[in-house]
Amino acid sequence: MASKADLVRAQSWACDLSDAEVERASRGFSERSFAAGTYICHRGDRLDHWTGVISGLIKISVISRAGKAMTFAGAGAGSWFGEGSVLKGEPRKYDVVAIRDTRLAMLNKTTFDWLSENSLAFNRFLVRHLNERMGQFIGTIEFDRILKPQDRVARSLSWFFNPFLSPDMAGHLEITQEELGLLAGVSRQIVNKSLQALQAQGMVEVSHGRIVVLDLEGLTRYES
DNA sequence: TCATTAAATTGTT
DNA sequence: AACAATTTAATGA
Repeated sequence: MASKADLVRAQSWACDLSDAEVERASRGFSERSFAAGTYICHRGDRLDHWTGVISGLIKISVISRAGKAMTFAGAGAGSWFGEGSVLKGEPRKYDVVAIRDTRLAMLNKTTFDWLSENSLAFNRFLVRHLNERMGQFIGTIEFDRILKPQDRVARSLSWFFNPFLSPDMAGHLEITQEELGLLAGVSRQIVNKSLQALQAQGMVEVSHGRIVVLDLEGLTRYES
């Protein structure tokens, strides 16, 4: 049976922490499970935890007043999010929904604050983490203005496999074409055609509810 | 374990 | 958006 300290040590932000820091982090560390389709938090909630995906898949989204669903980002195993709301002590600005059955790790605000005030290693991680995330969002601007639909599908897929932001992703993803469409901002039909094209080019392997990535580098810079 | 059915997802128009 | 085809999951013999 893995101890809580072992679970903490397995997280990407903990590998350079001292034993004392890991011990401190363990005390504010907990786990929760969510069934597919359930809300992890709603916009406006006060959720004072920094949150990481241990297994499964989540999306960060909103529903407009007109009822339109808008997905900003997806996150798979090893991905941590929500530091913005924790740092500022603000309510969540977005909904977080489990796409698949998901196990989450949570670090409470007290512990998060303690680490950011006392651990150099933790701060190094945070800076790198925020920088990597920023890079991804800069990419989405190019994405919106320049890229064609199938390029968007390819790059949306690649986001799940950023080795720094989602270090625990295996080489495959369990997601429906509809969900991928919401994330890429294209119709389900476009996703379907695009995946077939990407498969023909040997970059992915698609099966029912599952996509295997064969050429991550190619997807990341895909432009048809 | 196998057959039947319902539900989810994909493929096409 | 609608429809057909396919795959998976659940149920019960």
